[in-house]
Amino acid sequence: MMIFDTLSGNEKQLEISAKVRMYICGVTVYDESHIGHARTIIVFDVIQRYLESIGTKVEIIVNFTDVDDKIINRAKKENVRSSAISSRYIQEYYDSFDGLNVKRAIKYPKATEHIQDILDLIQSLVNKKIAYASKNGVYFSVLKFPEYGKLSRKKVDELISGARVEVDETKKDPLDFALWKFSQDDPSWESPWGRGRPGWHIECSAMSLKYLGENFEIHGGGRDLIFPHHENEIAQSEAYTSKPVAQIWVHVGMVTIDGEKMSKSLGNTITVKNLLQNWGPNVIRLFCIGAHYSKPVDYSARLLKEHETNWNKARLAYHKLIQTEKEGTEMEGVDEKLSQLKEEFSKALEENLNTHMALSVFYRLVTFCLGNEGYLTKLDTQKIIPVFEEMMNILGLKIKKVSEEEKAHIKNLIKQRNTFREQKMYEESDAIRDKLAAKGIELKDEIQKTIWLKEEKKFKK
RNA sequence: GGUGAGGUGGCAGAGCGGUUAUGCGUGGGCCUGCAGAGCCUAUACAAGGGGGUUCGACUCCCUCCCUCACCUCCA
Repeated sequence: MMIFDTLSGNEKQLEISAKVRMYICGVTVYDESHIGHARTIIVFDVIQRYLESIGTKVEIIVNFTDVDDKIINRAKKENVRSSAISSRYIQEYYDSFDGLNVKRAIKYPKATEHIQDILDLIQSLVNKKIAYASKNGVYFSVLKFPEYGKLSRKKVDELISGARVEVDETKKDPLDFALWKFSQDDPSWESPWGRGRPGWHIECSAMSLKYLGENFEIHGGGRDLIFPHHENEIAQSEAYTSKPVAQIWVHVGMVTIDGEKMSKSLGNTITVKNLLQNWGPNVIRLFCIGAHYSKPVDYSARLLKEHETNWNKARLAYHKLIQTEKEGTEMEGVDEKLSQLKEEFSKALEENLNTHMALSVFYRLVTFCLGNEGYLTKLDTQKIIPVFEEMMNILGLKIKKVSEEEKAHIKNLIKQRNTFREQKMYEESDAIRDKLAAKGIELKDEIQKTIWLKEEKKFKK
């Protein structure tokens, strides 16, 4: 699979040995997750699902940054401990992303649970004289790492002259960033240099090294993390190991709203929780993979609506497939069609995760099913359904299963209802329709038959 | 100012040096107890402006204009 690597600026072949290890920078848990976070996580979820579909083992680590000024400020405001804030939003995170049908990572390490690993790493950098203790904390000496700026393509002298860097007399160089900040407040820990808490970037270096080792396959996150977060992470980790952190650095484009970046600091966020209630997981996922991951996507209700229209069509096609009872021989050309679509689907994902292209292939399958509905026999649908399900699975789309027992029950009620309809006993027939609707089964009458659809379950909390 | 990405039809959004993207929307038809959906069919000067390379460019090169992101916390 080819993936664009931010560090080299080229697409690179993902070298798959025994497994693919991915470290994704998750969220700082001081507020609810929004659609921007969702996009990033879902992009990597699709990478995982695709790789697994071709038999590759994938290990994903997603971290929680649970020590941060914003968490502390929020805790002060609410007059609770910092851990109360972070655990609340960690739970929210799980609820949101489970709701989005995102596969769980093998581990969600928290900064606060890796203080010793962080201190060990800092100690080693201090020993190497790459880091130094000062009045306010322990700092990474950027000038000691000559490759600093290689990820974000920034020149050290330009960064300095940019003058945006804070003036801090206690640092040797304005660009130096904190590995450890001295503080007595909650939360804080003892360290050889003084009580305090870790700086922002060091936890990712410590935890990725701990769980994935040196030079793992993919390191990812949102585009906005390129600088300074990932740049600093590279500096810390590589100064320590002298090896590249990862083979491929993948960065996901921003979600914008009215053309402007959505971010917590701008206050224009749309939370996952809110979207799940209004649109359900599949539509949100379609939004997240509807454009190429490297580009920004502009959020709008109109766009969501469009994805919902498409998704409803896919759902209908799927329900029709599983309700096909037509006997007879196979329709001509089905095998060819399926193998062609399968191939195009994989090819799209192989080429830098072109999910939009993959999606268009999926919709072609949908259109094929709906357009040939009258011709497809049960034998055909038995071949189509696995392909349909495989594509949905890779994209993380999901249609609720209905038990055989329930199917038989529905079928029976439909039969009863159609008898009433034949006799023009519409009150009785409508009553059956209402009864099923109350159970989340929607009926659609067609010329020869009646199709049922399982309603999308929206997120309830 | 620096760095990076990008400007495609009413909208969303891909690929590709010469052939229909795909979808939404829109028009017409079919179907229809109601409801909903679907099917068929039609529909898009498409390429930010200006040069150039080429037999031929949306696709390559140059230039200008514009947008966005990052350069401070941010997925």
